[in-house]
Parts: sequence; structure tokens; C-alpha cells
Amino acid sequence: MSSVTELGPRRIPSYVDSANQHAGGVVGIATVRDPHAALAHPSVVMCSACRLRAECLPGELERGALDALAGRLVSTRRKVAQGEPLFRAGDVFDSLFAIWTGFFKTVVMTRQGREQVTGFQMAGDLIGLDGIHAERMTVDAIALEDSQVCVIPFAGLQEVAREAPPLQERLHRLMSREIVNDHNSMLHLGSMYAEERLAAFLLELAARLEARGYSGSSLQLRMSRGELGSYLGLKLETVSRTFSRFQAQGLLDVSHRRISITDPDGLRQVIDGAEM
Amino acid sequence: MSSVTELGPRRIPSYVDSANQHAGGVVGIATVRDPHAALAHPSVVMCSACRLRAECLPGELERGALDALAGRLVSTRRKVAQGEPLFRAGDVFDSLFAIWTGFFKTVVMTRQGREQVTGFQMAGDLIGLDGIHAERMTVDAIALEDSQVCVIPFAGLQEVAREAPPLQERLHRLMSREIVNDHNSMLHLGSMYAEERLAAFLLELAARLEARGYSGSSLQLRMSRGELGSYLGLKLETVSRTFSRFQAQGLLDVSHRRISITDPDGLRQVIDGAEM
DNA sequence: CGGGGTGTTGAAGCGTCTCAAAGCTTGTGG
DNA sequence: CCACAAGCTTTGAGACGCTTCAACACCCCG
Repeated sequence: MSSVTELGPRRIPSYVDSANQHAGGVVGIATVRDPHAALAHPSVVMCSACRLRAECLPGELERGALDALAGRLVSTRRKVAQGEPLFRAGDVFDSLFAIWTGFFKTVVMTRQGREQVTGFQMAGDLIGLDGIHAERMTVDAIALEDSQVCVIPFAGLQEVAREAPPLQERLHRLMSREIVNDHNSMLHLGSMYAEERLAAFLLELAARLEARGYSGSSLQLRMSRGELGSYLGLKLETVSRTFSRFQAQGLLDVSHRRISITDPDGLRQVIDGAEM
Repeated sequence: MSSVTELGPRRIPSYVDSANQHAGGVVGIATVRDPHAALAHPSVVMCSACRLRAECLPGELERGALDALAGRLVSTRRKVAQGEPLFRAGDVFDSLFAIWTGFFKTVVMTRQGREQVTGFQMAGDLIGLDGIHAERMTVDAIALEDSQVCVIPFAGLQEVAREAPPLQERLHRLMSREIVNDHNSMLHLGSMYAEERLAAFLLELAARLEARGYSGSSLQLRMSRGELGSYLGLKLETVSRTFSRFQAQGLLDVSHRRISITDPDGLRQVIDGAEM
């Protein structure tokens, strides 16, 4: 029980009021040129010293490009309490956000209130790429646990990218990866049974956690059954039933949001075995 | 019947052998530095004179940036016959492709042969953004009618983008749009009934055609029921039945792949009316 | 004019959803 | 510290929508 994967700190004692960070529906207003923001969040971000470097925007950049990032770009951090939005659809797009600690979901919504979770993001992931197109966010980004994000003003990022080709390359690859991920989700949603979708999701989540140094077999889900169901195109009851069935088959142990994958190969067979 | 929308030329008489364009699994090898390709496809592309400028990569760029595009970048065109691949998943990524005439589908496939159509692309659309991430294409791009594409070597595009900020901006917006589109597809796949999915698809397709100067009410589908079903996460029979139901309700007229939308507001109500 | 690919339609089966109730966990206030 | 409330999860039973399997119609192309 003590080796269970935890995503970031369990509890972050006190947060600045997250409401005023969102005033006027504008997000990402905190840039290096904004003294108020600098005061509110005096922490100066140093990508070169960050443990998440490899997963995050910097990637494998060499020193020069890294310093350009650290010095001119990522200047502030923002805290977002569990359940609070980092931004909402319709907010003006200003900045990308790199998750430093915590866990988020992104949700698209129709006028009629129909919801679809489009992804779950963890430390090192980038949020906000969808906003570039129309300079407006198109999704809600909600913290599923107390989180901290690095604010990356996009105009500045583009500027630096022009001078540092490796950074430009990296940005393009990350945007492209987002597209590939979405295609993968579409594959799940469009042509798989509930068991296959859940199995694929769990294996992918475990792999992402493992890439960040956590256990790939014992995981703590940060989303509810309903949120997971939305992402997978299933109702929460179906998600719950499918978990129970997996447990009955000896593939994993479920205790609410604590999942232990006991037979990863079995899960892989759930995906591979069931032919079209 | 004579005002029916046609996408591009009805028939392009003769094509160069498309097989050798795909030799070795490498696509997009035809760059300005490749004399053979230049010989095979001597047409020099002039974005500034192209009717699709606004929809395509150049967007609303001013003259200087446009000339940079035309002169240094898009140097060759490729023809792809109906049913033939522009590229396949696993091919080395070299270039983006801008559709000049024709219509494509992109398809992801699992090892077990499960397929998912991830999108349909028409004149002005960009194909290949998914390949940037790992320098390999991740989808098959198949021509659904005889088509011609402009080849845009990506290394060169990045280079020019560094010198022409408006072009850089444009590229980022297009990549972001792709992400937004995919999220929209996920919404359809994850939380809609067959009728809603098809109605949303038809309205969106009509809007895209209209933006390109075609009729938004009378359209000629380029994909089979099966391909459309794959994109919508439905079986071909379900697509066919849903078309029939729409016709019975007086929303549209169906005759194989010829669709006349007679009641667009009715179609919108199909999406909006059915609450969660 | 015939054949193959494509589209339509019907009937039965199956997977997921809906509705409902009960169990469990967590947080809060008495 | 316990009790209770609120929210989340589990489980069951029946309904519903889509798929499957099958047969037939249609259109295009040679």
C-alpha cells in the first residue's frame, strides 16, 4: 500500500485566491512584463534545473536553447486548487501552460451542455495548444488535484523559437504529438468495445506514469468514473462494471480509485485478442 | 442536377506512375533540390496566383511572406490517382502536403487491422502534420478521387517560418486547428447518437464546401458509406439507415452519394434538440 | 449486357444505457 | 470523536440503439 504511485504532492497547504487569477475571463496574463504577476508569484522558473525537463517543452535541448527558455520565457508559476479551472473555453489565449505538479482534465462542451473529456494531462504535459487557432481557448482545463503550472507566454515562445531552431522543432513535435494522441483517442472511441477502451487507457496511463518515474503497475486514478467514462465514450456505470469484470478475470485489483495492474499481458490481450 | 457541387476536376486523364513516387516507403522526396522530381513534375507552384491561397497555408499573408513561400518552398506538385495512397503509415516524414485538387481520407490502423478514418481533406487542407512528431507518418492518406497536392518540404518550411513571423504564426494556427477539429470529432464519437453524428457531419461538410465557393446544400460525397461510418464510429448499414430516416423526415434527399440538404435547420435541430 | 462493388432494407442478437437502490468513503459540524 | 451528509462507486434489471447476418437492388465499367 505504501508503494502506490502518487502524482505530485498529496496536499499543498495554502493557495492564493485562484479567482482573481481568472479575472475577466483572461488567462495567462502573467508575463515577464507584468510586475504584479511577478510579485504574486515570485518564483523564478529554471527549466535547466527542472526534473521534468525531458518530458516537458525543453526536451533534449542543449544549454543555449534552454537558457533562452528559462530566462526569457517561463517566468511565472500558477497554482490551481483541485476542482478549479486553469482556464475555460472562450477565455482569451495568451499562453501555454506546462504542468509542473498535479493532474488536469480538458473538456469540450456544446451549447446544450453536452460534455466530452478530450484528455488527461500530468506533469510535463502542455495544455492550451488548442487556443492558438482562434486566440481563444476551446476547452475547459480543470485541475483534478491541487496543481502548479508554468506559464509560457506564447508570443514570447514564438519569438524565441525563431532564434532557436531546436526549440522551434520541439514545439512543432509537441503539437504534432497532440494530434497523434487525438487520433489514437478517435480510434478508441470509434471502433472498440468498452473492455478494449478501458484496457487501452489503463496501459497507456501506466506507460505515461512509468515514463515519469512512477510505478507502472500500481496507480492512483485522479478522475472519477464519470470523467473517465466521458473520455472513453462510456457511461460511468459501464466503466465501473468493466473494472469489476477485469478484477473478476484477475487482470487487476480495484479499490475505488486505486488500481493495481496484476496482469498487463492479459490487458494487452483484451485489446489484441478481440478482432474486428 | 447541374448545380451539384463538384470537388475539383471530374477526371484527370493520365497520371504518372504513382508507384515509383512511393518507392522505398519514402514520401515527399521531391524537393527543390531533387532534379529528377523537378523533371517529373515541372510545374512550378505559385501560391500568390493560387485561387486557394486564403484556405491554404499562405492564408492572409502579405506579399513578402507569400513570395518566400512560393519561391523557396512549394516547388512541386504530385498527382495521386483515386484509391492510391499519398503516403502510408510508417513512411518517413519529409513534407507536408497541401491539397490543390481532389479529396482524401486519412486512416489510422492497429496491428490487428482495425481501422479508423480520422478525417476527410479537401482543397486547401494540409495533410501530414501527424508525421512531425516522430518523423514518420502515422496514418494512411488515400485519395478518394483523382487529386493533386503541393509538396511542402518541412525543413524548408521551418526555415522560412523563422524569417517570416506571419508564416510561423499561420503554421501554428493550422496545427492548432487540427487539434480543435480532432476534439470536435471526439465529441461526436464519444457522446452522440447516430443521427446526431451524421447531421453534424453533413452540416460541417456543407460549411466547408461553402467556404470554398461550392454549394452548401447540394453535395457529392466522395467517400463510401463504410468510410463515412468509420469516421463516425458507425457501421455502414447504420449510416445508410440514418440517411434513409433523414430522407423520410424530409431533411434531405439522398441518391447514393448525391445529397441535397433541403432542411438545414431541421438537421441542426437533430443535433440541438436531443438533449443529454 | 453481365459482374462486381456499393447501397438499401429486414430481423434477430448483443452491448451499452437508463433507472434505481444500496454500499462505501470523505469531510464537516455538533 | 462520533454522526451525518454529500458524493462517488457498485450492482441489478429492463429498455434501447446499434450491430450482425442476410438478401436484394442499384450503378458503373468493361
